[in-house]
Amino acid sequence: MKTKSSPSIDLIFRALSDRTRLRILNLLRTGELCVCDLVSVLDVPQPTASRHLAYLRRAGLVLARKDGLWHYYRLSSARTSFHKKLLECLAECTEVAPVLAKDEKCLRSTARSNCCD
Amino acid sequence: MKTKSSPSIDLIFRALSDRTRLRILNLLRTGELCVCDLVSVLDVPQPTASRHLAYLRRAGLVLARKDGLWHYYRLSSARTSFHKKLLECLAECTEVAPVLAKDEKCLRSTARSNCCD
DNA sequence: TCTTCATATTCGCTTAGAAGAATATAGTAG
DNA sequence: CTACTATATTCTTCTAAGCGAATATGAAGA
Repeated sequence: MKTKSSPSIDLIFRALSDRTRLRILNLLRTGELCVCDLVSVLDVPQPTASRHLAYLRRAGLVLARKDGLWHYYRLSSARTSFHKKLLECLAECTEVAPVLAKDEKCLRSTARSNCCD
Repeated sequence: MKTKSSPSIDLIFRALSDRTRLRILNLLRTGELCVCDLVSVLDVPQPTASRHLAYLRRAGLVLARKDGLWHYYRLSSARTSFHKKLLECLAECTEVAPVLAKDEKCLRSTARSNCCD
């Protein structure tokens, strides 16, 4: 069991400094998703998605919930105003990273029907 | 001369993912500072400060102005709402990184009198 | 020109972390 | 128990980038 000390701010920003993780966080803004949804939309190998999700968990940015075989991830809710601002910032990322809007579109259209749920 | 293509969002977040760079950005929130001010407050070797400043320049987060022997750095003004939110986020960092408040205090008290200006 | 001062860059070393491949775990069904 | 499915972890490279030390650049003054 890990002690739940709050992650350093460096770690949090580093979590956002990877394209794939940024895409994951952006997708999770729309709500809870399971790993296979993410794999499908991001079009990355499953272990890659899992590794990045683990990173995001360590940074305290996402929470996981198991339901049988599926693991659902969601954004963890902001307890500090820093965290709140960070989420607002994430919401603006689409403006500068077109791939994010594309992901959202992809999620709405295909992903949910190709996979679980 | 470098072409001024807007830096990737990854690069921007990575710029914030280093403790020293975060401290620099936070100090620059108070206004323009020269490198020696930063070196003094951060208590890091001068080349270290310069390297991080170069990184921040590449990420488009700071601008430099030369005045004789001194190079003054300031936060670049936000043109996108993403950038604006990012700066708001930076302003909240003190909440989760106590060292930042300490730096500000140090800047106000000693730095400006020990160095140039 | 020679020196000094503020700053920037380069070099060598070391480490974090990203990716693919393979494997492990855990839940479910038969 | 066995087999299958969803997810996680481990292993092995490989690259980005941090640091200290040394050096380079560029402006100002003697």
